[in-house]
Amino acid sequence: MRPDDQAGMILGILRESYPNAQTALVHGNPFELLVSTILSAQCTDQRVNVVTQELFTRYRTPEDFAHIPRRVLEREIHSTGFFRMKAGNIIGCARAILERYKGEVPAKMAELVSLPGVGRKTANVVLSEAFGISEGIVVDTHVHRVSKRLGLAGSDSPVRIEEELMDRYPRRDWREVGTLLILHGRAVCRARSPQCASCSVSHLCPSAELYL
DNA sequence: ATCCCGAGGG
DNA sequence: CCCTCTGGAT
Repeated sequence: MRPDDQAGMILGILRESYPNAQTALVHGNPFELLVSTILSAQCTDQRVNVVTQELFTRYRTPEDFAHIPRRVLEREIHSTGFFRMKAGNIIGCARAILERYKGEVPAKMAELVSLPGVGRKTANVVLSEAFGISEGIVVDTHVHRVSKRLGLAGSDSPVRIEEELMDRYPRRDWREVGTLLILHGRAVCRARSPQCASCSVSHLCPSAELYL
């Protein structure tokens, strides 16, 4: 296919820049991905992976996590920040999944966002990466920043940005759009000093600081 | 709008 | 020092 629109061309180029784009959060099952995604709030995925590499050797299932004393889990995830809230939410998720969903992570948006500490962003990560379900597009701090810079979205609220992206891309690309914009935001279109000179889509970017 | 919270980079 | 990192609840 030869996309002739701005959004399509950007996706096509990013697709070549980042082959096999998928979440950088290391996980072995849907529940591990849920835990990793909760831990990833305001924290680098690299640090999350360091913490979970150790954590998941001791606990892997909702049953395991539901019985961890809060103080113990707080200590294990301390370096990811927001550790009290995250520990409470992770244990709360584990117990809710045990009691309400027979120990299986639910594969529905409404049920996922009913879990403590799980919003639309986290739910979209789990739905798309663990279950292959594209109900929406992941809008995190990277997607927020990059889509605005590229002119793919003009809003400030995550929900509206998600709607704008969903309107621009076919559903089959939703998962890829999220992961590609995250990867590009982390590697090139950084918050502090964007690397416009080495950006593969700078020629399509209204915000690019062109100097070459 | 504010709070939760640590770690790394510039 | 200040800013940022795959947010969510109040």
